[in-house]
Amino acid sequence: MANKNERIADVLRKDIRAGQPAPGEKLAAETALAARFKVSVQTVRSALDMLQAEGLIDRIQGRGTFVFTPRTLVRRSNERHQWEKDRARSPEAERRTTGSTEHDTGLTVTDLVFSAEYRELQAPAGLAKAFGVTEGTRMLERIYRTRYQGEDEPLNLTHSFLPYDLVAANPALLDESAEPWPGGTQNQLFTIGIELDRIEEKLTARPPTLEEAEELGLRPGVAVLVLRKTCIDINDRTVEVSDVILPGDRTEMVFTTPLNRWQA
Amino acid sequence: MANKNERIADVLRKDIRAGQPAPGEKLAAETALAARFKVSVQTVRSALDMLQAEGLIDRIQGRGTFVFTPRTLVRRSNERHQWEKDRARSPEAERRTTGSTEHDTGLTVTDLVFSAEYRELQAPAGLAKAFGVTEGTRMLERIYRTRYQGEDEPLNLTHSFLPYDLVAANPALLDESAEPWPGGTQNQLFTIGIELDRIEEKLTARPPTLEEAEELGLRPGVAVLVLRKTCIDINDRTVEVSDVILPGDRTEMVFTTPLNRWQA
DNA sequence: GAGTGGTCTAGACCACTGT
DNA sequence: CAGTGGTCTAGACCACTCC
Repeated sequence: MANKNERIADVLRKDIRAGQPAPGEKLAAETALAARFKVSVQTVRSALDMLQAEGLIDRIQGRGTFVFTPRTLVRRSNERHQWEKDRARSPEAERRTTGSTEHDTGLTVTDLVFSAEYRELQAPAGLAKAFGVTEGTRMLERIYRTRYQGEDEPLNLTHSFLPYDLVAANPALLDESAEPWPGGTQNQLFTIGIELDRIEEKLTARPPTLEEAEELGLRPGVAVLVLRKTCIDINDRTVEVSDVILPGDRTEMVFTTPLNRWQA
Repeated sequence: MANKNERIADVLRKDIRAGQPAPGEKLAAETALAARFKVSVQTVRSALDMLQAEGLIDRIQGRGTFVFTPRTLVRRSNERHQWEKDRARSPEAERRTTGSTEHDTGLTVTDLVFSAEYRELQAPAGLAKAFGVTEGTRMLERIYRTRYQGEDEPLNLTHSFLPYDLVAANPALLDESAEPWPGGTQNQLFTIGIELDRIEEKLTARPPTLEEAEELGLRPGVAVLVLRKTCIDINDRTVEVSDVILPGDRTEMVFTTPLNRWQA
């Protein structure tokens, strides 16, 4: 026989899955549930803790407990890379109209707010390995945040790394006030004579750290997608590495893999 | 001034990040921590709840609380698709030697245990839409589990769907005892004259449901990657849809996007 | 049997939201 | 001010692990 908290969680979980209450609606108060199930409030809270960890409910102090409403997903497709490459050599007027995030999401430039912050950095072990350089090599770190106009929390958090000596060939690339750079990173690389051959993306999922939860405004029970993007140029050299944190409840990554035709 | 549970969580979090205790090592007992911080055991437990939700610690009843040890990641690359396509027309002896999961992970066939279960199904709304067929269309559902030899829990959980009338052209494809099928799904499709043009994969992250956590043996504080794979044939027809659940703490998805060369 | 995490109670008080 | 979720206490008892 299961514990009381688990049994209560089971009952509430089944109710919620049956649409009772519906997404967005309020559950009974903790004290009311305690009376209904004839247990202490702490036991009810322990049951609600489980549902919250599963991402089924939202608890808001002073207002109540609500059934989680699925968020509309922001799509991010790997077709953005070829699209960005094709545009990297376009005239500036055209590059200025749309960025790759807008291309993905179908939004316009004014819907999204963008911020950039540049720093210098000595490559730590992990990064040095990714670039194939020695530890302590001078790097440029660029921190990007993108958010919806009108919302508080960003919908992604990006740390991009480039070898300092590589980008220093064009001093404009060291200036954060030049962001958002029309045409994005691939145009920036183009200005220093670099053409990309391929982009490799590694993805995992995990719960957010405390800092990420705060910065992205994630409620307990939301996971993050962790993306490490590696840009490799036509000489097989790693020229950029980005670490991107995306909220799992509002992001959908799309990867299309084209296949070669069978030979008859 | 923050609450006691948050302050305790902060102290422990900093200690853990500084390697004190190191991954795999045991934390002090809850009663000991309560004495050290001069609070009740419940308050300590509330602090540990936070660390557990962040995936920092493992709590094992009767043994103690341990700093989470990162698991070795199982890699899954999108290069598997082209690889599987190339092999789909190979002789059976060759197809039998390795599957695409083994290709990805570098393991041999004997390292992994595979199970399959077939069912018939009327297409619900979401699935019907993915295939572009009417709701209620007869589908074949195939449920796959792959796990390490010697481990209890599977490392993935796959629900694959095919239009029943399509696969019925080869009755062998309706027989679950023919699994694992040498050459995989792309060879199965080949037997009924289907060639794939591309594979589209959609990815999100979320905490596991109760059922997923049980089946995959996930500790609290582990997220899952949710993958929907859609196979599209050379006539632009959706021929297979798979939903794959992967444990976030042991899976790394790798996607390589090749870029076309700039024209001079 | 000693040690450790997990459940449960009953009640006090705090912090926030809405009227 | 009433209602609701969040923190905290002190103590009882249970379940599991390891010696």
